[in-house]
Amino acid sequence: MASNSNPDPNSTEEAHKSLRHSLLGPSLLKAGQDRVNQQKVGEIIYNASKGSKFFKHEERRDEQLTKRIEGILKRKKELEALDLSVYVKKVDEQIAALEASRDLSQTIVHVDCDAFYASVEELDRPELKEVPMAVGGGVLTTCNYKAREFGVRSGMAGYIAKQLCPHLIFLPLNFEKYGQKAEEVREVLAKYDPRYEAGSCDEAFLNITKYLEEHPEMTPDTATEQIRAEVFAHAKITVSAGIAPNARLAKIASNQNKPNGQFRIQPTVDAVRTFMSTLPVRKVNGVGRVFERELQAIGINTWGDVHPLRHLLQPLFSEKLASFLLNCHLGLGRTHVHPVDEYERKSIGTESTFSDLRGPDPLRAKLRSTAVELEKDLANAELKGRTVNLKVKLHTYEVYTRQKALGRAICTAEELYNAALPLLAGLEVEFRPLRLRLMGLRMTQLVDANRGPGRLEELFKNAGTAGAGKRKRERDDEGWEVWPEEEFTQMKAASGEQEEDILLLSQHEVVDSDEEEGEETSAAAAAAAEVAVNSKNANAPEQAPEEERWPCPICTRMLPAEDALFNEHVDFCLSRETIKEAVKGSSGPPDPPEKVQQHQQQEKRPRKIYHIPLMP
DNA sequence: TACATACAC
DNA sequence: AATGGTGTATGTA
Repeated sequence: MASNSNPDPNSTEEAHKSLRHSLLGPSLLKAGQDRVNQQKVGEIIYNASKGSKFFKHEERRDEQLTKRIEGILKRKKELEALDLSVYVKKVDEQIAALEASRDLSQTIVHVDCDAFYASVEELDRPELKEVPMAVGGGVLTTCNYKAREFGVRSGMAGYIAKQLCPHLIFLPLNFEKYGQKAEEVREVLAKYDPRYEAGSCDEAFLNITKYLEEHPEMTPDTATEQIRAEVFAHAKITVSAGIAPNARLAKIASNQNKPNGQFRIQPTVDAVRTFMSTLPVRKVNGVGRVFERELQAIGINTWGDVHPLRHLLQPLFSEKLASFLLNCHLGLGRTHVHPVDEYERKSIGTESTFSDLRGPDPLRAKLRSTAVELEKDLANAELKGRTVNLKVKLHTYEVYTRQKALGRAICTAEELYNAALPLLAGLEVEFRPLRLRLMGLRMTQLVDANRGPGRLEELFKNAGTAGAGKRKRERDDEGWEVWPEEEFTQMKAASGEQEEDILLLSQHEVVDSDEEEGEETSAAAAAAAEVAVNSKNANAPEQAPEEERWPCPICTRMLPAEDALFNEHVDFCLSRETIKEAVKGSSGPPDPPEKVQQHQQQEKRPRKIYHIPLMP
């Protein structure tokens, strides 16, 4: 680009400083990445990413965050001009109350497997211990410590890892294997605390207070050493552990001497507060890349830095956030642990990434296969849901969600598809042409599948017995960690289903006058045809009509080709439960609204003529 | 309730 | 050329 508006490349580089840091990834401080040349790694990642859609998206986000931070700084400046003694007094009272509630009586241990998947793979192939190795494909799930020396990290794109470490060995995921191994680890943990709390497959909290009482010859340190030794003897993998008077500190401590080490934070106010005073904010669970930057901007780098600014937290952040910051500063955290199956699940969903998907039929095929997946998961969990949530990621990486509360709980693929299709159709109207790299469906407002239909169940929800939606995690442990199948198989499956769906849709042939945007128009048409099966008046002549009219993508009614009217009608169709009516086979869509509502949405939407042929 | 964002793992 | 899936919490309107 000769006409670069920015003649000095260094100023761009300067502006990208925070972006570079962000690109280093979420597991920067938490992966035990000391003695890696982060400068150099950052350079490689930056250059390897530059120009990609992903990079551009990150760039936009970084700019947005920069703006937000400017706002925070401005508010901070305004605040500092005021008399803040009231705030100081109030927050000091709050701190005193928190301090009074401090409980140092419990001994909590956090056990964390070292590079878990990679370690399990090394058991089968010990020669891999000597070389850099990663598990996962397009994005790395984890990698061994040899690989970490190169700056390779979990969550990193595979091709970037390869640039950092050309000899990196990639292994595919093998969930059954990891699941078995996790079970072996847990067998040991249960002996020390039968009510241990398994966070995910490779970590758990234990409360060993009782165990220590029953074994007075042991100290927290020796007990933990014994746990780790026993895990190694039994499962042949190494774990790290943190010992502390609460879960938050234990979690941080377990990272302190990784791998294969342990660390204790003594249960005294002094020890705890001293430990926190120099601890980087990012080390605490809940502080990620974004919050770290915000805190750093106002001068909080370590938890000790909170104190001089304590009176600004409340006015600068939300109540909850301010309280969170104070709790961290003081080194407070929960002192109880319990099995996870005592939690109530709040949502269940599935999503998948694919390469640039567009066009009505492929998008519908994907929606259908997603619905089928969700149906399986719902059946397994014995759940139904009363709200559907459609998530899409555009090819630009922008994420949008659209949700709809249904009158009743649903669980079949058919119901899910029908409920979500209008949401998809709405997005197609909003973003024409709709090009996706991800689609997901999620159900919320869960109810027990075995518990009577829909809403009535709510009346009994608190009336006794095991609460609805309270599920044991039996085979859920298989679902274990995180990174499921490769996109590869995904795409294959999708194209298979696609054929099916195209067949299904082929009855509504779509004729379009414009080759370039044929897909979008047919998208809307297909949505319309599919939803409003029984709709009358849905058909237009096969030639372009003289008076331009567009069909509503929801109810298929032909409407005057005028943006305001058209949009208003679409909004109406989307907002009311017209879809349900149409599908149920009522005589037709309701009339458009008489009232004119103001909508800021979509005046940018282009105009297209749809020709919807007669139904067979 | 609807939607977005941040986060963990 | 190329950057994941599942679930939670929270803020805002």
